[in-house]
Amino acid sequence: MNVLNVAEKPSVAKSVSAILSRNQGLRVREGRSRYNKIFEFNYTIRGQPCHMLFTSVTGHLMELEFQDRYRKWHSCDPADLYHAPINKSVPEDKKDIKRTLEEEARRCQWLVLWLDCDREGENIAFEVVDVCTAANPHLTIKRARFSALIDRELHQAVQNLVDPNKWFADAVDCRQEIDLRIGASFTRFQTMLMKDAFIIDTATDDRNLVLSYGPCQFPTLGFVVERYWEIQAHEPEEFWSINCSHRSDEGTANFNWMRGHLFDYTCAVIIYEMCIEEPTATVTNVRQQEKLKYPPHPLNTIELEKRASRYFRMSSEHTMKVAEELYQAGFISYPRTETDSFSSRTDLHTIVREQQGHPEWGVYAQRLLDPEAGLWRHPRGGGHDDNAHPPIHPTKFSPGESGWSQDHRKLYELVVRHFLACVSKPAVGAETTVEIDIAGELFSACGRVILEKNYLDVYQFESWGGSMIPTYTVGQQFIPTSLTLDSGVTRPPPLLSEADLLSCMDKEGIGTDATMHDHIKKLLDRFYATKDASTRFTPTNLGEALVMGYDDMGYKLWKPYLRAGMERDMKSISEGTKSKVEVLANILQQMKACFLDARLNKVKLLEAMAIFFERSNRSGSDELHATGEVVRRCGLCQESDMVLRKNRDGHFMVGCLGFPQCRNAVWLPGSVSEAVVTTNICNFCTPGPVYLIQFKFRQLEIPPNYSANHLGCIGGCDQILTELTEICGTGSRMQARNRGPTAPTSNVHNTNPRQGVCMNCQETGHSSHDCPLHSRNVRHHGTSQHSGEASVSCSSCGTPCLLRTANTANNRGRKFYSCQSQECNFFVWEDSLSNGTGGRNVTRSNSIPAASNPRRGGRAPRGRGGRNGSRTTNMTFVSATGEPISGRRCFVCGDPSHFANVCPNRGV
DNA sequence: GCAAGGTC
Repeated sequence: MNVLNVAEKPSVAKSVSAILSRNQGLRVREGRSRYNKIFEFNYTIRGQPCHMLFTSVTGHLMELEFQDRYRKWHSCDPADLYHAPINKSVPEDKKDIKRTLEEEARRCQWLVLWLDCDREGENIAFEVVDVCTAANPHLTIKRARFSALIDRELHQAVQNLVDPNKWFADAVDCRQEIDLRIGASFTRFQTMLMKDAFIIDTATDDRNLVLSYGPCQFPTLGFVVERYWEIQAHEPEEFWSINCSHRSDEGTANFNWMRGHLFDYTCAVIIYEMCIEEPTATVTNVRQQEKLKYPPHPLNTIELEKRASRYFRMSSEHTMKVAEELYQAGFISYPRTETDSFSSRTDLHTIVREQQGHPEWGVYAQRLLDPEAGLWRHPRGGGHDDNAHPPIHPTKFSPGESGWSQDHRKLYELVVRHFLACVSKPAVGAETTVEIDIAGELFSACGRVILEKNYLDVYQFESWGGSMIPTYTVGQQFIPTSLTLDSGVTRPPPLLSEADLLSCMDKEGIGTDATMHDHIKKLLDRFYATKDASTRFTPTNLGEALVMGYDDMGYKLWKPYLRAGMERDMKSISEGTKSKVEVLANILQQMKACFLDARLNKVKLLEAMAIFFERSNRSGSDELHATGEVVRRCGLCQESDMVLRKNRDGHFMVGCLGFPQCRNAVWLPGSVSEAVVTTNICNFCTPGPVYLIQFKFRQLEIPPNYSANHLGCIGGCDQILTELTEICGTGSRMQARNRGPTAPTSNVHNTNPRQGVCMNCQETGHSSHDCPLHSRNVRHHGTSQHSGEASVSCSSCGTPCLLRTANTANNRGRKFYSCQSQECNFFVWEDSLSNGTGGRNVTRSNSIPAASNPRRGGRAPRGRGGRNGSRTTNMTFVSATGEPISGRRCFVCGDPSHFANVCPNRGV
């Protein structure tokens, strides 16, 4: 009997053939496809002697496509793509594999499928069945189920052949069809909508620009944009903490306040003054513990990508390319695996033994194998298993090949060191924690001594810092060397790094381990996001506008929910609890409704895009370009007229006809229901003539003391119009962004210097920080705001600082600079720059000479240890500039006659 | 010119 065996990839065909034939009588011949060889050997299945022909495909053999009539973008309405007929067929570049299968199938009686044992593998199995049975309808179809390419497993699989699982294959058919229909319809719709309407200045040729939508790429973009918005919405808040250090002969211990930090300055100051009053520290607890730092789990694809990004700043896409090449050359195992635990049958020692000769880690490998060294430990698994591939590990020793690039070397080194680390004992450290009490406040310091480095000796990508602190005993008392009240401001989270992005995708089930890097690369290719040198992602204007547009519609198409829901349905199909037909009909119906609704609301997308991009003249139907009644000559460009217009959403504005070259515009109150230009001319505004406008306001939207009818002037003289603009707001787009749970709540967003006009109200003639609407919002929201351009550079990292205004109880209106860098905490009060007391970690501590303290003698002892009435201290209190501070004053009001805790102004 | 999933 002739048996045709088909694997998912050439490497599996080769391995299985070698194992089943035990390399006895194994022959190889070429197939029609260059990569997919045919192996031949004899084998006995359940007593029946068989001649085995073993070949392979390369992943999916077929592709899903719309029928020809629907392929051209303008051939149909994109909404038709939800029901347009589709074909599954073998594409041109797979035709030679198809021919091999057909030819071999004709000679065989049985077809045994050796595809990977996951849903995609099962689907590929049915593609192979379709091709083979078309050539030979009499074939008996069987499936081999195996979970690893190991002797026993494979012999068992071939002796216990089963039927292929149609449910698994159905789930994939369903996913493919949904992805195609949704992706094609939304991509065509949004590309055709935007490309002609705006001047989208990306690096690519305009004609090649595609604004793609996909159920994986869009949620990936969503993660990037969401984090970006979170950063923009962040409002820095000051906090205060008390820190204590103690220097002795043995060294210095830095004690942290166990309260962490307080946001209330007065409260922090009062506690601080209590500590200054009775500064003697008493050691209350000394704890010693052994701590272990464990090596990482065995390496799977996502971890490989994350670690290569973190350690070498290699992109996930490049990592997979290099890993694939190392795999093809036989140096590492299959790089696309979810598995992060080794099977108990894997011979780990042999893999280590091969590495003994390496000049850098060979000695470590020898130590691992030496039972006396006691370094070996069976690796801990991370609980993931794809039942097809082992964790990524070295398969062949190499001291470095001549053809390798630096990246090949680095990645091979990572795989080897990671493997050696996995089978090593954890690092051991001894940690000492000392707690002290100063005037009832608790502080703690921690020191660590590393006792055994173990796996850290070989895994140099990780470190475990050691720090020494002096020896303390419970009950011991000392006077701190310094006791300071330090300030800081809260910082926004950093932009997402590539490793963060992979984690988000992994957690939400976006993409598979083999495709995640593709989706990330797609964001860059489509100009939706950029990546900086430290692998952090920022959305581009295009990326942000698209997400903003769909968000404004109320659709969460950029969130992972859609994919997660689909994934649940696919699971139900593969378990047989739902049918493919049922799920397809349901999802496609929902998505078509969503598509049609999105198209009805396309104005939201256009508005979001208009925030970032200039309108293009190619778009003739845009009512923003419709000519309105002339109000006056434009004072800015002095070339065009300014005309009265009504926006799509019903708001009125007076804009320059020279748009987009001239962006001069006056936005009118949102409460205007009608506006007509009259022939009356303003007597005050110049250059004239400025025609007056007859306004009608919606009565319910204006205060009762204003009239609903008003003959007004937009030239600047009209107080009533100004007031109503302040009260009601305008139809300006940027105003509309400050709402909703995902929209930034801060006007920080509005200081985005992307345009030449005020980002707050879109008017020209001022910038956002002196925008009249802006100051109104400051008062209204009571939040800290960006309030100026950078004029100070950070003394820590050199990045320009932003000047901001604090709005906390004690520092309302006070200006401070904070570093723009995500990594830096630099903060300084503006006024301290002139009086020389500033700097981050401003030392607000004062010395307490007894003579200068008018209240000292009058206070009763507080009964805690360490206080004896006389205060000779070796504490030093200095300003940040290093000058000794003398004298005392209340921190709340500055009065030298009392302390803050009894200040009459406390709490004001 | 469109998706996402396999793979060389």
